[in-house]
Amino acid sequence: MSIGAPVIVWFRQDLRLADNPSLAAAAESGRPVIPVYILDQTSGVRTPGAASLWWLDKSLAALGRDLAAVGSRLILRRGEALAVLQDLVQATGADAIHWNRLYDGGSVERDKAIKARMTDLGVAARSFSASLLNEPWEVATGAGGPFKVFTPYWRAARARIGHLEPLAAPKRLTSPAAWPDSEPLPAWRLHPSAPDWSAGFGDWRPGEAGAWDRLTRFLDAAVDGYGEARDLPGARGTSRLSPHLAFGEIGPRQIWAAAHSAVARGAASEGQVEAFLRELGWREFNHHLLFHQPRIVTENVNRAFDAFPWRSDPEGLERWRRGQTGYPIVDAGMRELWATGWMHNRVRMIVASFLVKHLLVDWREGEAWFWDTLVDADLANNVCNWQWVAGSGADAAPYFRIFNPVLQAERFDVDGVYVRRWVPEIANLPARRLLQPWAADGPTLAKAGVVLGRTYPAPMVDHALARARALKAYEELTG
DNA sequence: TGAAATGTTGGGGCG
DNA sequence: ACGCCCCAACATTTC
Repeated sequence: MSIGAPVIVWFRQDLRLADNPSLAAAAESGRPVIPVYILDQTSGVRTPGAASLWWLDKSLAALGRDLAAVGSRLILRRGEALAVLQDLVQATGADAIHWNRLYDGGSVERDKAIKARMTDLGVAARSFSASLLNEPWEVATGAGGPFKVFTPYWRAARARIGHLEPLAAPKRLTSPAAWPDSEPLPAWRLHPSAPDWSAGFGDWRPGEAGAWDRLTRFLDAAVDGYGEARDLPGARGTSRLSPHLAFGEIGPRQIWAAAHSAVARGAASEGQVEAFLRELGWREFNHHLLFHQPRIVTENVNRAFDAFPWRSDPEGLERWRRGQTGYPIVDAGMRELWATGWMHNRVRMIVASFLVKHLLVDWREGEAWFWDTLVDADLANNVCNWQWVAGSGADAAPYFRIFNPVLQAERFDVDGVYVRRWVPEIANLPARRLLQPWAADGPTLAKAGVVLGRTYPAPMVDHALARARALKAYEELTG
């Protein structure tokens, strides 16, 4: 029998072999498969930040190895996606292109244009669902519109999810008669150099195998304490799956199925697993919002916030970025982010609240910094969570909900383990002063080797004053 | 998936 | 013994 024309499988944010419908469909066709990753330079599609590029470098290497293990390879190209794909079609004689869907406005527009152009060329472009439990258009309110509030969204979305059987990875892929050119991965220089600030990223293992390792360890050991431990940044109570999810090294259907089977075999209680899966629900909800409101990426959902009196404060912004605000829990979070490419979720809320409400800096500035420094940077999650904290989002926290960084630290970092880990210069302070060094008396500071304003900054704003200022700014907004 | 201000209650010290 | 006051402790409301 004829092996037929090759199928191009275009990998994007789905860097895995298992439960990958676009790849599975290509493999089942029995035709030659050409796996491709394009470092896309299409305008309107946001380019990954520096930390994401670090991850991408390792993840692509892993995907290349995993493809080699099933007799295939990964073709690497740079450029505008449409142009690259046309070139590949011409070079290989492929008559079909498969991909898994993305949901941000720029990608949707790009993919639509590519599908139209390919159809004109007689190439079948097929898109699949791989990254979400529900497609954003499948979940609708009684009135038929998109949801704007999480709780009713999740109730409706959850009810649609039955028993899931994730797809197995293909065992063998057919090679084309001739492979198209591929660029060497090192030539992309995704790993930072001069300086290489990624020394602290060693805890991560990008790639599909690393993702499964995280998931199974979490389900075997940590998930049963999830409800309580997930909010404690000093504990390892969260799954840390976020970067793996962001790159699609593992998909939500696989996590869903594995979590339910952990309940079934008695390894975890139903309630704890529900709390964990609810976080997947937030991810779904954010993608739902992004799809239905693509402008959410740059514009306030609540347009009243267009008139918000944000302060221009480059110096303050820089102190926040570097973890030099003088509030230990804020500084600990920002330093964890810089050092490891990741920050505990509870602390993300605290530092975001601090930037937006204590410093009155536009949420887009914080969003941009997170985008550049997080290995798990995901457009939907990043943008929606920042708008949620700022109060400008759809189902946002009310603006008057202002975190007190000291109270938050006392509640969630009781023993100060987290702060001591990331702000070592104050680690010798006693517990009752560690989270607010400015309240310590002279002898206590001296004994701990702390000189406020020299070895550790004095608080850059007073909490009570900043709170009053933020409430006043909000008052201006509502009239 | 807050915090602070304000209001209420009830136990106990004390004249 | 009794009432007054103080002030935790908790509840409610306000931002």
